[in-house]
Amino acid sequence: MRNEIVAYLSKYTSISDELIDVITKTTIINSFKKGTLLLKEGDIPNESYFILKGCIRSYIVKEGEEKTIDFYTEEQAASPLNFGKNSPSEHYLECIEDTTVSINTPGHEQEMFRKYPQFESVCRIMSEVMLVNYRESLANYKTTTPEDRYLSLLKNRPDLVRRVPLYQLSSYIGVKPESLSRIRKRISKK
Amino acid sequence: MRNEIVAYLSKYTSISDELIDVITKTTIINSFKKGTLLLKEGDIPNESYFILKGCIRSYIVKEGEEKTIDFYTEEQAASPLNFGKNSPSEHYLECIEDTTVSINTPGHEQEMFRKYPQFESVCRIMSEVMLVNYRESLANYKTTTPEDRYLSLLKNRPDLVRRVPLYQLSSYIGVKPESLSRIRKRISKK
DNA sequence: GATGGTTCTTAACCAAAGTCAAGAATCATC
DNA sequence: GATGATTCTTGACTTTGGTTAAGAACCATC
Repeated sequence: MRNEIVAYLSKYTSISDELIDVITKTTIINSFKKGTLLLKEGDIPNESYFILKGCIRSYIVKEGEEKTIDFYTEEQAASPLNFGKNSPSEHYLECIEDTTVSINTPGHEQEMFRKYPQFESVCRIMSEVMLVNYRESLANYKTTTPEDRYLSLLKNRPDLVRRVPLYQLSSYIGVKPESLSRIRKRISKK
Repeated sequence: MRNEIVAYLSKYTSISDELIDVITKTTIINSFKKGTLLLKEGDIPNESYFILKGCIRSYIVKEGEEKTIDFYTEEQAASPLNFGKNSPSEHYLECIEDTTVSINTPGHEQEMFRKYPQFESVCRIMSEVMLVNYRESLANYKTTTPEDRYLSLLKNRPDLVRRVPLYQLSSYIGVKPESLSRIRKRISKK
């Protein structure tokens, strides 16, 4: 189980045996039931999660409605936006399936940076990769229609379409549930 | 001029005098005329830019239309999405005003990481800050209407609304120029 | 201040998403 | 397999944005 984290980090840069050893030994693994809220609006976040199994949804509540920001699945990091910032969260993190994660805290991270400079390098690279991913997501979202986005979900994350209820998917692609229903109908006619 | 970069980096973490000195001495400053394309679709990007003065627009061309992804102004970094990746760019970087920037290359960055470990720490922190900013932008874009976005532009970046032509602004907030025109009209009636 | 070019606004019409409301399908649980 | 709750679909109507096309406003330059 723990080796999955090392495998994930190794994708981006080579890691010394010593660091692999430390990461393996200090990693905290935890499992949560479907429906568990790992973070609520107003909470001060002090944990970030690396998903080993399951699915976490990030959403905000605006005008009484849940708006899904993102879904995180196996091999992805679900980190509160203001992780380590000591300010209250504006969003929620919910396990939408039974989920197993490794947990990271700001304190643990700082200690690792201090003791193992290579860990800082690993995190810089990861952070840069994630930065590019988010910039691409934003560019992509801005240049597509809801229908485009649903079709690309079907293509690139078909598991999500099966795993996630429509009302959560619809806000993820930027429409109301009724509209996603109509988009589905339109597509099936083509 | 060069001190602005050090001042910018110092906002996020304290920097040793030695590193300040090196950054100041090795920084390449360059100025470009309004209209200059710093990066074109298909180019292999090998420079990233930190804006000292002016404005750079990032856009892609899709179905014959320019879609503005982002505007970068003073104190912001305009970095190609695949900077240092050796793959062709999908987007353009255009100076939409006379612009002065400091230029960074992958080679220079690698050398700095090697020689000055603290530089890696500085870059990790900056990268994390930018990551949070992009995640917030994406979350924000997903949960607002074009009208919301125009109002928030007026509030948060009024300079842009003055500096940038409507057809570039409109694709930035996700509509056609005609629609932004209508949005303006709607707003003025309220 | 006339000329031409770019940028912006307006109008008429069409397509897509929002709203409201009803009802069908699905699922869990007893 | 009946019950109730949740989730999904459909329909009628409204609002908003896209499309096409025309012309107004603004600018630069001669």
